Amino acid sequence: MTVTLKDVATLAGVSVKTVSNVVNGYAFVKPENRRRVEEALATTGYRPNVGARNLRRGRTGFLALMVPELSIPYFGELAGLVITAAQKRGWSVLIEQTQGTRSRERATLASLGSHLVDGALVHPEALQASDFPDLAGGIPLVLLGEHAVDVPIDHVAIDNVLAAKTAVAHLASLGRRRIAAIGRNPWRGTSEQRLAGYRVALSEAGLSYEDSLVAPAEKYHRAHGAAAMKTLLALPSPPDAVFCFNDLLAIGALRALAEVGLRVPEDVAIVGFDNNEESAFSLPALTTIAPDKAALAEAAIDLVHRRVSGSSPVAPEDIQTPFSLEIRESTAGPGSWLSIPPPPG
Amino acid sequence: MTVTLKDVATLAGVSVKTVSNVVNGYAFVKPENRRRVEEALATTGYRPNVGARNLRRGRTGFLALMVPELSIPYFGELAGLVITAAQKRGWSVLIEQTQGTRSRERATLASLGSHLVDGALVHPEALQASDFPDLAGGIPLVLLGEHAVDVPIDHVAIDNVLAAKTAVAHLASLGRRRIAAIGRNPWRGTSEQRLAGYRVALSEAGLSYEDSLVAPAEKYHRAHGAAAMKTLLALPSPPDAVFCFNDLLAIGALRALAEVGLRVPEDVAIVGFDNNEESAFSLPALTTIAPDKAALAEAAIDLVHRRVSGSSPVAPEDIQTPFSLEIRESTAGPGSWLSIPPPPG
DNA sequence: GTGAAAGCGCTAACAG
DNA sequence: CTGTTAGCGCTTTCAC
Repeated sequence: MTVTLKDVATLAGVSVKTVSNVVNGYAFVKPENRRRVEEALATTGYRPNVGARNLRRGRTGFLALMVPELSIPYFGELAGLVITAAQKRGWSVLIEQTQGTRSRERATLASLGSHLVDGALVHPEALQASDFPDLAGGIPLVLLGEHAVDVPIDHVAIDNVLAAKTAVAHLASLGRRRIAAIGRNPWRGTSEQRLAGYRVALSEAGLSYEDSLVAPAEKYHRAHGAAAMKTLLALPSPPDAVFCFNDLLAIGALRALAEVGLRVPEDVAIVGFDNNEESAFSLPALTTIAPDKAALAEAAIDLVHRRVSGSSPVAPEDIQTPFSLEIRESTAGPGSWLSIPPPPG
Repeated sequence: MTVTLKDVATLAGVSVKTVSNVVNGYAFVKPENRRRVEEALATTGYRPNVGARNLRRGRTGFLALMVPELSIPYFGELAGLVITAAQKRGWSVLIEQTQGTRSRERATLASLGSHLVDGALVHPEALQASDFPDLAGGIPLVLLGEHAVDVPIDHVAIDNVLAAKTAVAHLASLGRRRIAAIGRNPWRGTSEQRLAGYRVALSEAGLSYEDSLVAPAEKYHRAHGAAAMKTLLALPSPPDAVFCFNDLLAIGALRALAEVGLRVPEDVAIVGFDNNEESAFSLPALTTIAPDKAALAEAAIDLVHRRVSGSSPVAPEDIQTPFSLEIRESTAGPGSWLSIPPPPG
């Protein structure tokens, strides 16, 4: 049924070592033997058993990627890039979804210790610092995105405070005076950081911070953005601009505004965060903070790779990847409505 | 460094067999021994080596999922569901991206033979029938979605012809007479099937088929939908309704329409296909064919599971999972603009 | 009930 | 250059 190295060796009339050499591309094999082995390989249809190989080599060839949910555009896009980056290093990626709950995040982290992955990229949502100590069985971990916890583990993300500040400064530069925010959530590290950036930009623009202008969001989904926008609109003095902590919230806000007949950006300008692919096509197209997701994926893979192959225990690294402000119709006015992204390829 | 069964056995003063029995929950172990083993397990922090276990057991515990791109919402959503369904059966999922190219699809299929997965869910885009013969090394395969090829392999999908017919019939029932389509593409099985359903609905509504009303789309992305919509609008007699072969194309069409100042659905009604999460929030919200993706994922996992554990070679199955027509603003008129999906949870 | 030993398929010394 | 041999960590007959 399943053909092994030994079978091939017997058929070719050589030892397993020789077959192994051929299979692994070892240079010095007598041409005559090589020919016979290759023939046997072909006729038997031999396929190496990667599991056995890895057991022997002490590595698994797998990497885990822990994210809340693949159906969230940001994570779908990120996962795709991680898989591509990992592939270049010979890794296959195993994806674990946690729904952003602490218990599932803990469970996932614990399961990582079972020697089935060489390392893991972890995008926590609710994990606490106390959850980390050797929970992952000592395999190399890289933390992705902003996190509330402070643990000595490799980490890669964009500068969230600066990014949020950039977004809000853009709104202020447009002459907006009542700039709201959507996405306050004490459980999320990102929320704290983006809120901090928001406040900095406000004060630099000479605007005062007003607590009622910061709407909470339990989750960062479209529906929550719409609901939050509605509460903002019900304020005695509603905002003329809103910084949403991610694009999904912004898309929801766009919809809530359309439903009450307010125009974007004329009445209310909107800025998002993440630059999901869909945000370039919303009506109006969304101005947003665009993290370089590919750079983030590459940096993370590079980091695990160094940990896995590196012997010297160096201090945890904290890498910041670039971002940019993508200005589109939701803050730029109707003039740009003529610009449609050209079909790629 | 890494603690093995043997280490635990030594510490507990028993044999590896006994430890193995405890670890695997074998019932008949002398209480005294069980206690000592559990203690040793705890103090050493033993984690089973899943790879070794699987090598011995002859299974890997992994499943592969082959899709074009995770950044495409449909596949992100589907992958999330597949991972969840696979987990219930004790499988971890390995995701392979092919970008929809035949060469990468072939390569992925070939790599499946390396004994690292117990089975695979394959969503082909460009694969030919000739690519299949034992390319996957004889592991159980389940084909996902519609495919042009006719191979004797398990298959699960919705009834594409019927779904397309349903969508177009809905448009016709609204009184639309010039119903166009976007997404013609001879390389895609889905395209052929949806086109067939489109034609059936047209003739049943007493409308004649017109070749110029079927716009091609090289890829099914938003930008291609926008471009196709523009060519349709340039027709001497433009359409008053469009059936888009997926939601992404429809979102693009919505944008192209907005740019020239046409109203949806008053001037042109739009129907999509896939029911991406974003489609419930577009402006206007998109009427679309909603496949039951969770049912699809469950059915596929169930099928591989039966193949993997089943010994009797039964004939390939062809399972059809349910779908529905989700009627929203893009065909329902502005009346429903007040209905916003409530925040989940 | 539990120990000893074989071996899953492969790679890596180590001889020759 | 190539054969022999010893495991990687685990499960599993087969005795005791």
